[in-house]
Amino acid sequence: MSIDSRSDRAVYLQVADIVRSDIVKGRLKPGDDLPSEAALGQTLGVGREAIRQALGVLRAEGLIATTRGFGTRVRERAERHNLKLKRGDVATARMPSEPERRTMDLDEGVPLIVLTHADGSVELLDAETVELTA
Amino acid sequence: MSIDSRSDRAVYLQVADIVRSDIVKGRLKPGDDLPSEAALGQTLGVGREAIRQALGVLRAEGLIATTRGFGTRVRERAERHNLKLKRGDVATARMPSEPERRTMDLDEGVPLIVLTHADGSVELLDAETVELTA
DNA sequence: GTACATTTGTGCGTATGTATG
DNA sequence: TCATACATACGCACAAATGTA
Repeated sequence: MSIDSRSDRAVYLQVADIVRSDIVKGRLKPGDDLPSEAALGQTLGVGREAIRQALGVLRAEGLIATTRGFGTRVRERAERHNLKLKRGDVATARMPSEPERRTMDLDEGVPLIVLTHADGSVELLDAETVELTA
Repeated sequence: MSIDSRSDRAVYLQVADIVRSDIVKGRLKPGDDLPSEAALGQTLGVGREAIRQALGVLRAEGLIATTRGFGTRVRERAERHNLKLKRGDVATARMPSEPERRTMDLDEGVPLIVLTHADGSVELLDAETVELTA
């Protein structure tokens, strides 16, 4: 797999495709460190900007998480717990605002479950840790 | 509201806060066009990079959508339809991959609802257009 | 259809700041 | 203390898409 700078698909999306494939196919496993941005750029022969944009795409997909000064690693999947909807409960999903994300200590690319109860009260849940059933 | 480049909060996050506030408070309404990146940069006295990162944050939150060659506008909320979970259905939420997002023609910042039926079949739904009940 | 101005997308270079180990 | 690595921010240039004259 390599980069074609004359392709219709932008270079950074090709980079994202390659790394995503590595994750989905299991060549990179949850908890694994990715190479540094500089190393990735060297390996693939593209600039840092393209690498950073590619990693941004994968962060937004919830596949990786980056720690400043440390590096980027494949995100581990939290265990889900079951949540049984009660009568009158309504559940929707949306992305958190950036301040919400910080407050709830969520990684990028993780949606919220918004649970509105019959009495009008609202709960915000990390979508990655819950599954809903009737 | 203006930008303090010596603040702890990054310039682009301050820009995002300002524009988000304009949207949440209704100064910018669904369907409204935002000023161009250049105009925003002029108005706020910051470079294009900070503007583009700020808009990237708001896109990831599902608040705005950008069309190349045209501009950026406040997203309109689609109407939700109710989906009643059947016995054996399990619903989770996650972000689409970039190829999924293109295939399903979703804006950035819109999660997927993953509906797994009792027989093992899986449905992917635009999270913005559904609400789940028991 | 053509041409044009506007606007965003992409990519690179440079510099400095900050968190981690 | 120090090297490494990512974050932020500015600048520039050109490509590509849009809407309009």
